[in-house]
Amino acid sequence: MVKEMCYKLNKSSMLYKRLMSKHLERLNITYSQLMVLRVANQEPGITAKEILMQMDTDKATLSGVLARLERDNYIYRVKNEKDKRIQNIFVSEGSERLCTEVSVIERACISDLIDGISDTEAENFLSILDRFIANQVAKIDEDF
Amino acid sequence: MVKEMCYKLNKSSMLYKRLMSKHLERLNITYSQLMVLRVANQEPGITAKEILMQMDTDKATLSGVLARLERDNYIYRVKNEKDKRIQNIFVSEGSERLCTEVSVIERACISDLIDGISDTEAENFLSILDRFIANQVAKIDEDF
DNA sequence: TATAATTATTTTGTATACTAATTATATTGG
DNA sequence: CCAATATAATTAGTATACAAAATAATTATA
Repeated sequence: MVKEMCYKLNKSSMLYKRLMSKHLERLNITYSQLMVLRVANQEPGITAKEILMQMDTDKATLSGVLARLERDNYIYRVKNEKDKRIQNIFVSEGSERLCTEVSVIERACISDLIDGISDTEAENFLSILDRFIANQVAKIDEDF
Repeated sequence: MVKEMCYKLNKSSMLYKRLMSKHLERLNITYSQLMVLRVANQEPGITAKEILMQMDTDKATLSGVLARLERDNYIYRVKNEKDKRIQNIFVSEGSERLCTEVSVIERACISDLIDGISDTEAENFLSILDRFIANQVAKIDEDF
């Protein structure tokens, strides 16, 4: 039962990424880049460390995503004068508009996914998923 | 609401892969490799194409996974004489045992994840997840 | 204050994912 | 029979994901 849950969670996650990626293709930005851009857009001058804490991803991965976002002019980074290890991240002109545009795409992307699932069911689903995730986090912390 | 579901599905999927990977580390095999090995173990002489149909993954990705499984002697491939485009896949001596061993690890890995979630809840969860996945598949087919 | 420990980030190396192009065979329509 | 097509699989190229090592700068400690 749990095994089945895990497999299907994986499958659903894969399908979501596939769906979003295809929709994002024409904007020339990837799903991961977008997630990071959004966080950066919310908090001008944010650091990589702070993004990491919000996003539960890997620091090496984030480093690459940021490098590509900068390469493609979605963000720029300014060396912090107080602490020279840090770079403050700012989204470029136009990235804000991109974030809005993407929200539209996202809505288009996720509409219909809830078909045949009532509000109550969705709430129950989320409640169980929250507990499941909490158990996963506990397990990872406990095992390693 | 749907957005939240998607985010959390992704998160849970990531956590599962992380958990399994850590447990699998000592066996010197990755999660993806293992999934493929299991399918191959079920059906001696299976082809890459047939694995693809069962697993809903990408042919280029699978090609790499098979190459690494062969490199590490988990499987071997025999050129099909009838159709020389095809290679028949067989698991090596010892791989069967590995599959059993992994089932034990998997059970250890997923135990506790169901804590605080009743059987009924799990069933409802799966039923909703199934519908969600069906909607995702329909959406992908319809949009592209 | 010199050194040790910590912190922020990047780099390196391996393994997915996925698209597009390529290779090698098979099959088929004319 | 053969050119066009289709099929099975690999290769090339880009982007994650993640561990481990390396850098560089800051802070703590003897």
